[in-house]
Amino acid sequence: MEPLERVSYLTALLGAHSRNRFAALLCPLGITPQHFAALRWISLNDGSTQQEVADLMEVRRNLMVGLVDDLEAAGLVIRGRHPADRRAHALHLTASGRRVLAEGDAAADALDDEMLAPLDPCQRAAFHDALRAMAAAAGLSPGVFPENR
Amino acid sequence: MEPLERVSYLTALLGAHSRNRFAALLCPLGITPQHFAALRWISLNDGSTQQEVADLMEVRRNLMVGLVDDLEAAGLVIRGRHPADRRAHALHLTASGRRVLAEGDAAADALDDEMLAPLDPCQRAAFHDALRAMAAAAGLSPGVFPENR
DNA sequence: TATTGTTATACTCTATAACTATA
DNA sequence: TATAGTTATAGAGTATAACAATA
Repeated sequence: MEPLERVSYLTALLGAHSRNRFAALLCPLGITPQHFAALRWISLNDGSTQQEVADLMEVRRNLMVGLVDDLEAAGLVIRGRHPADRRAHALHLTASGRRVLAEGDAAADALDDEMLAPLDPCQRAAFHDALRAMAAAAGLSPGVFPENR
Repeated sequence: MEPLERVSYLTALLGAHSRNRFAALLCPLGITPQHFAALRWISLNDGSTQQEVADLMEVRRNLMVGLVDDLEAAGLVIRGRHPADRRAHALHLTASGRRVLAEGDAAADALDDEMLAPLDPCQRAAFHDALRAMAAAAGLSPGVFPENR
């Protein structure tokens, strides 16, 4: 096997490319992949606390503070009162937050098209199936866009 | 498209997994993927200067200093006299360096097998072909194992 | 006593800029 | 003057530990 042609190497190379391209596509929206992940989790679970979103994203809760600071300053998220726990914030998306989340989703779809462009429809389906099988076998629970781990 | 099932997302996830697994497999050898890449380039071009290897790895030459310091301290590389330029070091692998490089290659092969385990031979070939096509279309010249970029 | 959010601090990795000795 | 190697410094990014308010 040519060392620079290995599946593991090419996967790492293409994965880094995907991460970098996604970050570049989000840049005009004023957010990073981490912000995008936070928006997604808050959208899927409105009213979550910072601790809960941090658990879902698998980051420390102190990192969540700055992340929510950014999103709140950008008007994408609001820290509301938690109905049952006065220590916690209940996080909600604003209308802008929902719009930016949708635009981020569109950017991700565009990136999929861009990356799959050299493959024909049959190859695309096979590649996608293989990815799912390999990710499942590796025990990768899709929690957050991998900045690094 | 389910957001967490996207090709771009799964590729990034699996790519990060590959990078982390490779780093873990190299750990017993006492080197990182960066050290491994340096060993490889020196092996492919014996007598190279630090600047030349830095260019191949697409890192700054000052970062190369610490990398070669590590490899030299581990007895894997020696800084020899450059035949034509007294400013430069001519880098050579030691016998240990060649052995560690071979062991790193074996680790990478093992990682390939591990990652491809859930696929049948036909799927493996198709996945490999797709990876090459996508990497080529993305303009990814395989230079170094992507720590980050 | 445990937990949420926060802040302060430290650590890792890398980028920028200088310095030296040669070319 | 330009370049190879080196060193020093600073900047991200994240981890660790402590703190106040509340449970």
